[in-house]
Amino acid sequence: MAYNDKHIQIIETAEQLFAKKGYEATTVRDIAGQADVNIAMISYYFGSKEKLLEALFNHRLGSIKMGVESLLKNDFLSPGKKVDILIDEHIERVIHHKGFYKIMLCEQVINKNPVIINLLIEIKKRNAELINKLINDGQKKGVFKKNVDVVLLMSTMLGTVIQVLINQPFYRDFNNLKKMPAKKFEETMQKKLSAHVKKIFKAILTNEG
Amino acid sequence: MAYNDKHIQIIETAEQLFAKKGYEATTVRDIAGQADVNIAMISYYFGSKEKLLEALFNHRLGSIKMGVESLLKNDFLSPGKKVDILIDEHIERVIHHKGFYKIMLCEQVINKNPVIINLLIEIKKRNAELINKLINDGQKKGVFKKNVDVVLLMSTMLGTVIQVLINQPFYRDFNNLKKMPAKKFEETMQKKLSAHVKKIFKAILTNEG
DNA sequence: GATAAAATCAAACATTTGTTTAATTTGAGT
DNA sequence: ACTCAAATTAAACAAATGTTTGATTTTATC
Repeated sequence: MAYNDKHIQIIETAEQLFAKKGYEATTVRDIAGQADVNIAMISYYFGSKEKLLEALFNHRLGSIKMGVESLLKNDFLSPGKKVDILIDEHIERVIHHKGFYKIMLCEQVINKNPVIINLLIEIKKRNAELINKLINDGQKKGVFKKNVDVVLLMSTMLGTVIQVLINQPFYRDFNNLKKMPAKKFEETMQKKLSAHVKKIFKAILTNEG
Repeated sequence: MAYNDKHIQIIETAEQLFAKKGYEATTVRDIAGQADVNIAMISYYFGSKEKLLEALFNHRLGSIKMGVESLLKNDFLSPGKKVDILIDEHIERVIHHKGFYKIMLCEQVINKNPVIINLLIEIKKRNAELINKLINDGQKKGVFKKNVDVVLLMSTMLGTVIQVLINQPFYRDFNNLKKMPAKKFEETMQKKLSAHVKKIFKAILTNEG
């Protein structure tokens, strides 16, 4: 199904509200009000509130999927360099789509809607297979260690990044960075997070610190 | 406030349902039905559905809090050993209270209820400070590196463990472990997860792999 | 500019929600 | 056995929910 401007407007308004209040606590009246459309338009366009959620997942996952694919096909980058880029691109994506990643996390926890579950499983499988290939490539070239658990490694990347996102205010508070301007703080945190995850991957994948 | 057996019965039934369906999607009728009490008992005992959620957090966080404290006071363990135990105890806790950790994750994402937010901030701060002391101790003894970002490190532990929990079925599928009995699989996974997180901590905290 | 399909709207729909009420039962303490 | 407070109940409550209706407006095609 192809979405027009109004579809997107509703979808992205819903995204904001789902991220802020949770899917169940968000009413179609909230969405209609903030998206400035009549309440009936949501059923008219999407069929139901739940189908709107599915539409959101289709909308966002479609654009996210492509990211990994193209990077790994590149033949001019070393496996180590590819891993670094993979990490940075993931962090960028999560920061750029904070709201969606929050919704995705909660949906994975609740694990109810079969359409969404299948979408997520498919993406995870594809990503895990691609990263597996990348690691195998590095192993053949002798730069990566043997016996790497891909799913554990992915869990660390995904888990660390989303956890830092959730703990962002706490991070700022605990490290006495409250005076720092928001912009500056976010840049700093992103750099630290990037370096942190890369260091972990290096430790798991290679033989040097 | 002290809870009697009936309180606990309701709280832990609510926990199961909140974890399975999410807080908002769980009705007080669900809870009353499954806990085998009249629906009015929930308001009568707790005041409201939301206060019941807060009671759940008080109930669980109270017992969890103590874990870290006592370990770090122990004077007969090296900093390195303490970190290992810290990790294993955390993994044990998350596995033993899967449901509650899922609820906690979602509540952190939604970030709405001020009572719960404050409870969680307080716990995080206390934990971060304790772990900070442990790391400082290790640094003074020369076994840990300088410039360790405690919050990042905690985010990796918390994030990795909860992510593995969420991805458990996928982990099993991707690694072709579907024939393995559930019990055996969970043991295996717990051991791998433990080794994985310990390896990461070692890489961040010390100079050897 | 007539026509038909798509979009928009206010209103109504039946359910379900959390909470309260008011009556009844239970269970010690005397 | 009596008393009184706590516990328990079925029923009712108003408010809010997602969805649908049927009429009206807009838009595009001829």
